Amino acid sequence: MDVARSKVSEAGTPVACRSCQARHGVVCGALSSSQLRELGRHSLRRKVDAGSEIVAQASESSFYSNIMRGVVKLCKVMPDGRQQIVGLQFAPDFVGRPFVRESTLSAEAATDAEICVVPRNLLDRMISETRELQRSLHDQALKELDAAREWMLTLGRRTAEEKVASLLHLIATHAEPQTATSTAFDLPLSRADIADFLGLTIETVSRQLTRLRKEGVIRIENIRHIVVPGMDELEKKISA
Amino acid sequence: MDVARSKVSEAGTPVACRSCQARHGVVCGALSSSQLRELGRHSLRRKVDAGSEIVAQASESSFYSNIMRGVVKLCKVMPDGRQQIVGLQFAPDFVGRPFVRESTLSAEAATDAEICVVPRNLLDRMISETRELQRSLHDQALKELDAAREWMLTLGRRTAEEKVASLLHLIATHAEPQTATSTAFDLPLSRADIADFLGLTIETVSRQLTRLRKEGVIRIENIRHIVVPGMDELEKKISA
DNA sequence: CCGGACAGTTGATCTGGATCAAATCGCAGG
DNA sequence: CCTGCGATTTGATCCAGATCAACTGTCCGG
Repeated sequence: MDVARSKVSEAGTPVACRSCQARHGVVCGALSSSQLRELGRHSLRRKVDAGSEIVAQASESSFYSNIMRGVVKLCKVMPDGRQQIVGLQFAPDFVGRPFVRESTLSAEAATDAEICVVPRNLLDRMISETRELQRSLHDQALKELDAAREWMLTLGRRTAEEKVASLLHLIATHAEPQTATSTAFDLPLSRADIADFLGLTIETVSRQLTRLRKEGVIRIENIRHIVVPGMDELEKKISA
Repeated sequence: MDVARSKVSEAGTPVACRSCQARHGVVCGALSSSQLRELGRHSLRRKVDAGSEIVAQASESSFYSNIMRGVVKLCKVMPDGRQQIVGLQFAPDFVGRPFVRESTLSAEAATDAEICVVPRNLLDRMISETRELQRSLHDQALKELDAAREWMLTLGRRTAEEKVASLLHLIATHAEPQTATSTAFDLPLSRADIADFLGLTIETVSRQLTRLRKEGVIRIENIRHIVVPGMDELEKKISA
C-alpha cells in the first residue's frame, strides 16, 4: 500500500517486524534493529473479524495495536445508545494512547482486518527511550487531530448530500490504487456505520447515495462497491 | 489560575519566562533554566484585542504563541462563508503546529487576551533538543484530540438544547474559581461564535439559552454573564 | 427450493431547527 | 439626552432530515 511505504521510508530504515513479516510504519519505522527484534519476540499478528472490538470504551487495555490490513472505526456511544464514529484508521496506523490506560472510545474492526498486537509496557518503554518513535506517534496524533477537526466542519456545517460526498471522498482518498480518471473502491462501512460517522440516519444516507447515483456522480456496482467516474464531480459536491 | 499552576508543577520546575514574568506551562515547564533565559530574550509578551487574528487560515506563520490570559478560538471557514469553530484554547495552552508552517485553520482571540510570542525556529530547535518539551506538546496534542472527538459527538448526535448545555459546561469547567455549589462565569463567545461552535444558528442558540433560563438551569445576569446554580442540573441536560 | 433474518431502499408524514422578519437591548458618539 | 448601529431576542413560517412504515433484495440453513 502506498501510504505504508511512504510513511516508512520517511521515518527511517524500513525493516520488517519479526512477528509481522511486515514493516508497519508508525511503530517499526522509528526503531533500531535490536528494538525491532525485541518487539518481534513479544508482539503478535492477529486476524480480527469485522465487528469485533479491539479496544473497549472506558476499559483498560494492556495492549497497543498496529493496523496491518483493513479499516478500524473509533466510536463513542452515549448512555442512551446514540453513537458517533469519531475516526477511521487505515493501515499502517497505530491504535492506542501511549501512557494512558483508560480509553474514552472504543476501536472496532470495520472490515476484516489484521493487526499487530504489542504489549503496552514494552512499547511505553521504547517510547521513552527513542525520540524517533515519540516523534512518529506525535505526528500521527497531529494527523488525527487535523482529520478530526476537518470532520467537525463536516458534522457541523455541511448538508446531508455534502456529508455523504465527503465520506466517499475520504474513503476514495485512502483506498487502493486507482486509475487517473476514475476511482473504484469497496465501502468499508455499512449504511449504519456511515450514518453514525456523518451524524445522519441510515435512511438519509441511502437516499443521498441514490441521489448521487442519479446525478451521475457515482455508480453503485453493488451494495459495498462504488465507482467514481470523475473525482472532480465528487469534489464539487463537497464545496470545499 | 488553576490550570496553569497544576500544569507547570506537573511538568517540572516552575520557573518564570523572562519576557512574560510568568510560568507558561506547556512550553516553559519543560525547559532548563538556560533555555528559559534564551527563550525569554527572544520571546515577546503581547496584548491582543478580541477578534484579532493570531494565525490566519492557509497562511504561513513564523511564530508560535502561548496563551497567558484570555480565550482563543480555532476556526475553519468554507469558501462560501460557512464557519465552524473547531476548538477553544485557554491559558496556558500552546498555539501552533510544530515543524509545520501551513495551517489549515485560523486562531483568533475570542476575548481580549495576552499571548507570549515565540520565534518558530528557536522553539523548533528546542523541541528537537529537549525530550520533555516534545512530550509536553505531544500531551497537549492528545488532549486536544480528545476534546475534538468529544465535540464531534456533540456536533453529530446531540440536540440543540444538549449542545448549548454542553458549551456552558465546557466553559464552566475551564472558568475561574467557583464555589462548591454554584458557578458563575463570563461567556468568552458571542452568540454568533457559540452558533459556529455548535453547528447551529444564532436564533436557535438564543432560544435554547432562554429555554434553559426558564427551566431554572441557568441565570443570565447579563448578555455575557451566566450563573449556574447547580452544576448537576446542567450536566443532566447533556445526557452523558 | 423455501423461509426467515438482516441490510438496504423507498414512500409518507412529522418536526426540530433554519430562515425570514420584526422588535428590543445596549452602548458609543454627538 | 438623543441617535444610530450592531448584537440579541422573539415571533411566524418553512423545509431538510428524522421518524414511521412497507417493501425488496440477498444470503444462509434446512
